[in-house]
Order: sequence, then C-alpha cells, then structure tokens
Amino acid sequence: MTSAPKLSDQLCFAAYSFTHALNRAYRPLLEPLGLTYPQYLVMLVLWEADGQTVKEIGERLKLDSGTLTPLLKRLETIGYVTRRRGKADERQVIVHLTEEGRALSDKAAGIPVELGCAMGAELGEIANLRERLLALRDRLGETGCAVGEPET
Amino acid sequence: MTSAPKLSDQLCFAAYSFTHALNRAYRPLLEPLGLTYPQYLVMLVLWEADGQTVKEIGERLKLDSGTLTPLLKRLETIGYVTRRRGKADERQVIVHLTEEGRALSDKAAGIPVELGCAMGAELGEIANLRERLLALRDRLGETGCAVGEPET
DNA sequence: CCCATATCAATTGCGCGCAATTTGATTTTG
DNA sequence: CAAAATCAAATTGCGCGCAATTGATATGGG
Repeated sequence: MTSAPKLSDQLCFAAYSFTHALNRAYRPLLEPLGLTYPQYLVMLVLWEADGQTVKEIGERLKLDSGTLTPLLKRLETIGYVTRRRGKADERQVIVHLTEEGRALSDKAAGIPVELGCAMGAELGEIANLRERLLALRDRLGETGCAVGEPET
Repeated sequence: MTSAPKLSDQLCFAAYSFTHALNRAYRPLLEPLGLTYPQYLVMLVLWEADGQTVKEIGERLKLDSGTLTPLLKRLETIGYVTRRRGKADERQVIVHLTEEGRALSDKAAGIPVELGCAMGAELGEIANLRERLLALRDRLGETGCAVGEPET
C-alpha cells in the first residue's frame, strides 16, 4: 500500500520545474548581456536603487552572503558593479553600478516582454499568480504548522 | 529613465523565491530521512514505479544525466537504490529501490500533509496553482514567441 | 556485413544556494 | 573604558542544474 505522497507535493514539484523552465527560458535572453538569472536579479535590484549593501540586496532577494559574495565578485570582474567597504560602518560592503552596469538596463528592457510573450499569459493572470506565490512563500517563512515550538 | 523591468519579471522572481522557500521548508522534514529535495523527488518517482531507467526518471523530473547520475550514486551509497546496466540494452541503467528505499515511503507519508499545513492553503487553491504553473512551464518549453527561428 | 548515425549514461566545468564557521568591526553592558 | 555580545561579509564544503563532451552500445542504410 503506502500510497506515496501526491497531494500538495505536486504543487511543490510544479513550482520546482516551472522555475527551472523559467531559468532555461531566460538563459538565451541573458547570455548576450553576460548575465545569469541570479545576476540579473541583482542588477534589477540595483537598477531600482544603486548603492545598496550586500545585506540589503540579500533581504530583497532572500539570499545570503554565501551566495551573494561570489556572485557580486563576478559582476565586479565583468565590470558591472563596484564593491567598497562602507565609510561609516566598515563591516558592510556597498555595491554600486558602473556606467556600463547602469547602461545595461536599456539592453535588458525588452526581456520581460519577451518572456511574458513566451508564457503567453495576460497581465492579470500573471499578477494573480505572483500574488499567490508570494503569499504562500511568506507563509512558509513563518514557523509553520503550530505543531511544536513552545515559544520564541 | 529606462524604467527597469517590472512586469512579468515579478512572476519569475515570485516563482524563484517561492521555490527556495519550499526547499527551506522541506529541509528539516527530509533531513531525518537523509534526503535532499531533489533526492526525495527521485524517490517519489520510484515509489510510483520501480525499475525505471535514468532517462525515464529524467523525463518525469525534467532533469538530465549530468544531474541524475551523481544524485543516484548518492542514493546508492546511502542504500536506498541500486543501479544496474540493462540486460537488453546495455546503454541504459536501471534504478531499483532497495528494501530500505521502499520502506522509506512510510516515513515520508506525512510530509505532504505537514507542508500543505505550513502553507495554510486549501486543496482547491493548491490544485489550481499547480495546474497553472505546469501549463506555463509547458508553454515555456515550446519555441516561444515565434519571433525568429525560420525552421528546424 | 559494415559503417554512419543515433542514443544513453557518465564526466567535466561552472554557477548558484545554503549551512556552518571565521574574521573583523561595532554596539552593548558591566 | 574594557569585556562580551552582536553584526556584516567572507570563506568552506556540499549538492544540485545544466551545457558540452566523451565513451560505449545499438540501429539502420548501403
């Protein structure tokens, strides 16, 4: 017997393989820019607000320094960002766009359109899905089921 | 100006960070079984049908041998599966559950419930999201936007 | 029958993603 | 003010995910 898990698992796998499909779809679009998808996300964050710390970028993208530090070093090597210790607080590293990095946002402008097109979904559908995924994500971030965990 | 990409990108990021949140939620549940989430997916596939080839597992999970070969070797090392060359066709490797591997499905039975609970979503919501993610994923798998690509 | 082609798995190389630890700076506290 | 606690980033180690290549087997055409 032991009917194997089927239920909500399928949602997990759906999200998992959807994400990989997205990655694959992005790859050819990002390759001309010399970016991977996670690097592209970091650039998006910086295009929105230049000069953020590693920590701030990590909070936005839900990534830690173990992931970001080498990624940012690569972006620095390509020449899209600079990394400098903060003057006020020398613990933190502040990431700035270079001219080239800033200019890249023009070349990247068409990417979301292409992708939306590839998915063939309307804006409403996309926005709706996004909301629900983010809501579930945030609920997952909490303690969970209230099964254990006496307190704090 | 150059208003940075915002549109469907947000869906992509939502899926991306939702997937990571799922991974994090699964980790403590799978750790007692000694499995990672991708390893758990392989076990799910095998619990459904034992004795599949690497290729068949890859088709179900949308993974290639570069990912699966080392993963399956790890599962073999732990003692959950065996890997044998096929007799009829020696190119393929057939993956079988061990006793221990088969028995594991009992211990894994509670996982989807815990996760569904952690997400706090009803079954309908979950099924609906799953359908739409899979549909989008499959649309992404196709050529895309019909922008270029003369033929074959 | 034999060779060209196709197929399957394994390997290599690179970039995440994250847990755990380390290093160094800053803040808190006694 | 000094010791302790906290905090930011870097480092280490491991497991994916995938492109590209390799090697071995199978298959189909001439």
